[in-house]
Amino acid sequence: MLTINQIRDNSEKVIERLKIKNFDAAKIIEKILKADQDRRRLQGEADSKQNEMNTISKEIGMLFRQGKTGEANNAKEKTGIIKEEIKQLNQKLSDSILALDELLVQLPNLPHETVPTGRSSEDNEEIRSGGRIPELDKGALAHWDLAAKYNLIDFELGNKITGSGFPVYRGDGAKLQRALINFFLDENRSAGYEEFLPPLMVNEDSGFGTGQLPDKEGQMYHVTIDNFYLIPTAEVPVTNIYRDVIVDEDELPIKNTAYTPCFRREAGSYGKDVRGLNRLHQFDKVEIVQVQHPDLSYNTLEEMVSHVEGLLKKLELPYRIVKLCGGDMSFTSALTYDFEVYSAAQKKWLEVSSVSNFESFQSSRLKLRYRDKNTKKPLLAHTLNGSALALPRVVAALLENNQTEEVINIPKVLYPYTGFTTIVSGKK
RNA sequence: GGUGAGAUGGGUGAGUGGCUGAAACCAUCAGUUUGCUAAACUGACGUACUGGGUAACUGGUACCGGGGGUUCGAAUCCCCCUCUCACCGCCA
Repeated sequence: MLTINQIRDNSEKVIERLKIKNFDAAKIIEKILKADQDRRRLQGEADSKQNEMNTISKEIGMLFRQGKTGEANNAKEKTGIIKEEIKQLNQKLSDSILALDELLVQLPNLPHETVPTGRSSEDNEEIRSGGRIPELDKGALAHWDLAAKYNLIDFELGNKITGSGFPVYRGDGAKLQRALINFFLDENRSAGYEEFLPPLMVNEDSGFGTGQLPDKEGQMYHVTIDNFYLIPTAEVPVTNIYRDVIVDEDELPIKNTAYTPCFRREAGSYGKDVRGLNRLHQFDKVEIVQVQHPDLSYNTLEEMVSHVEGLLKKLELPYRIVKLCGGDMSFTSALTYDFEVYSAAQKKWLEVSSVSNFESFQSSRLKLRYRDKNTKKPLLAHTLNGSALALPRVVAALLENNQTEEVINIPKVLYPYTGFTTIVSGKK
């Protein structure tokens, strides 16, 4: 969330910036500034009243120790009213803090100054593209047909065991999945990321820390009996490692990677978008997360972008990178690059990664700070993350783009991981 | 699931109603001494909110797992919750 200090000092600028996200903040900001004033006033009143009380209490203690019981008891008499006043002031104070927080969490992150204006994905700015879009024969199959033909993924079986959106990978399909996970993790490690294998369920505090709660509550599976949430992305557990942490400036940047399954309810999604692997309730993803000094976070963002681009190049997939416009960006992001691969049989661009700088938006919720080398003061760090990569759509594109009439070719870089170079039908 | 013991600052750990925001030790940082390293000595060393000051700094308030209560006054007493450890039960 934006901090009150950010808003207090630059309220006009905040309103101006949020217009790029098509968010009219003027009214909320006005309320925030008012609530902030209330809070500070009440804080001052409550504090000085409490001070008065503390002073009297100390005197009473002194009197008792000196044996002046009568005077002490006299002093006690006076405390009743003050006590009541403190109680009321504190109640007002906590109400006003609550009111302020409620307003603050409604404000989205400020978009970076390079974010293009726009309403929807139509207005995103293509940064660059790479790879070659293959020319497929007329009879080319979409990945769900290929999955059936080569016995790689069984959607029906997943339906039976759980429900739609929970596919069963089998045979070479399962192996390909494992190969990709290992390939991504190895590449990330080579780039200096530490590997984590975190819990797949998180508590409420973690959900709040990365911004999933309270807004996106309906998007997560909730295990009510223990009040845990199934993670929608490894970002949640991996970023929450640093909740309530102050790191030394020297430790930055912190680079972490993790493979996890991801669980998303995708409430409200339906239609042809969800066919095959395009949109699932459970899918595999390898995530990269960085914690960085504010001055360097945009360099880091570019570094992460080229790292992810490198993965797509190695997989020989046709891709494009787009910078999201204000209207298409997430609530929490300051700047986001989306990566899309071309799935040649569906003739569609599919999003396989989203790399974002959140600046201090997550840190302020997480209370993630670094200690400034010179001033020794704790300051909010910047967090960034991205997929490297999300598997299902990569698999969809790999299958579709590399199909021939008899086989599906595996990209060379995966040979050591799959142990096979082509997928042929009939094989178990 | 049952029983018992715990949860204190970066760490170990003292503290059972007021003089404790918190001893001591370790770690860390700065300085002194010292051919270098080490050792020794001296000093500094939590966070948040808030008032004053350009600032160094300084006044106030809160925080000893979380929440509530008793009391003029709570790390300390009471209640609830969470977590940790040990033993038992169950179990991959």
